[in-house]
Amino acid sequence: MLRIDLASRVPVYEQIANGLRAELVAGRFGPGDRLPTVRALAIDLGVHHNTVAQAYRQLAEEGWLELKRHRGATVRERHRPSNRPDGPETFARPLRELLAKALAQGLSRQMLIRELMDSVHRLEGGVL
Amino acid sequence: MLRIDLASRVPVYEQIANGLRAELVAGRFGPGDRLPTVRALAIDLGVHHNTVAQAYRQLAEEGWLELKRHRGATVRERHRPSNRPDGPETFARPLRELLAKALAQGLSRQMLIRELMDSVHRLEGGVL
DNA sequence: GCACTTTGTCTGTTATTGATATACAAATGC
DNA sequence: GCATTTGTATATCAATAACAGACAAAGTGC
Repeated sequence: MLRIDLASRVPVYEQIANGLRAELVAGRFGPGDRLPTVRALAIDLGVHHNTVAQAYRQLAEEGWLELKRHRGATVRERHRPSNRPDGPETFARPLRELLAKALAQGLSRQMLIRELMDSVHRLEGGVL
Repeated sequence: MLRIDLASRVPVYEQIANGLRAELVAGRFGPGDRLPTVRALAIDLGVHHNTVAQAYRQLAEEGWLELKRHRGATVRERHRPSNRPDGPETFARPLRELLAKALAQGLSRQMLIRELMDSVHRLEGGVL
């Protein structure tokens, strides 16, 4: 299901949140669906349950999940886009830096173009 | 020149390294060019010079810069791609998570597609 | 209804690390 | 030669990520 990289410098709880958010955006979970309990997912990932709980809390703050004490985490009806009107800087710059890093690592332009076009097609299809 | 976001959770020294790397990949600096001294750039950015030094050291390790004690940082002749044969996972996954985050923030698919296509064109033009 | 389990939360504790302060050594410029 | 410039090395402080362990309350089976 999810892959956690303990060596990465992005914190584990955020890796979990990012991964789940990606699946939520992709529509893999519908409203009302239950996510695994914090402990179950924690065991599955090999981390502490508090780490998972922090990820769930973050997603709940973003409006993706409804957290009730013993009912687990249920996916919310609909996610209204956050109200901060972030400009293109929030996306354009990280993208360019990501590309620079990839090029610096020796990945070919061709491969990067292919990946970018893949994403474009997914976006056009409304899948992601 | 560079913009540093102190509120960001990605460390400042890495923001500096990322920004400079992006400019290096873009070819804005030619071989032999001198980068500003650590202190000058530090003052410009409002951070400690050790923070800038750390960024320079990282870029030097990657082969972009030549660091000599009192000669400042000079751009190297050519950057040979790092020898680790990282798969597509190093690019595809971060890209998808970046897109998911952008969508979650309410950025339109249209804008994202535009940005992606921009990058594709830049890549095709060999500019970036 | 009552024990027992399940589940998310709360309160520390520890280790890592990002950023700074400060001193240092060596090269440069006059 | 001497003051200045420049990158580096060491120490310190603060923030925080991850974990440990206990807790309260809702569910579950009888």
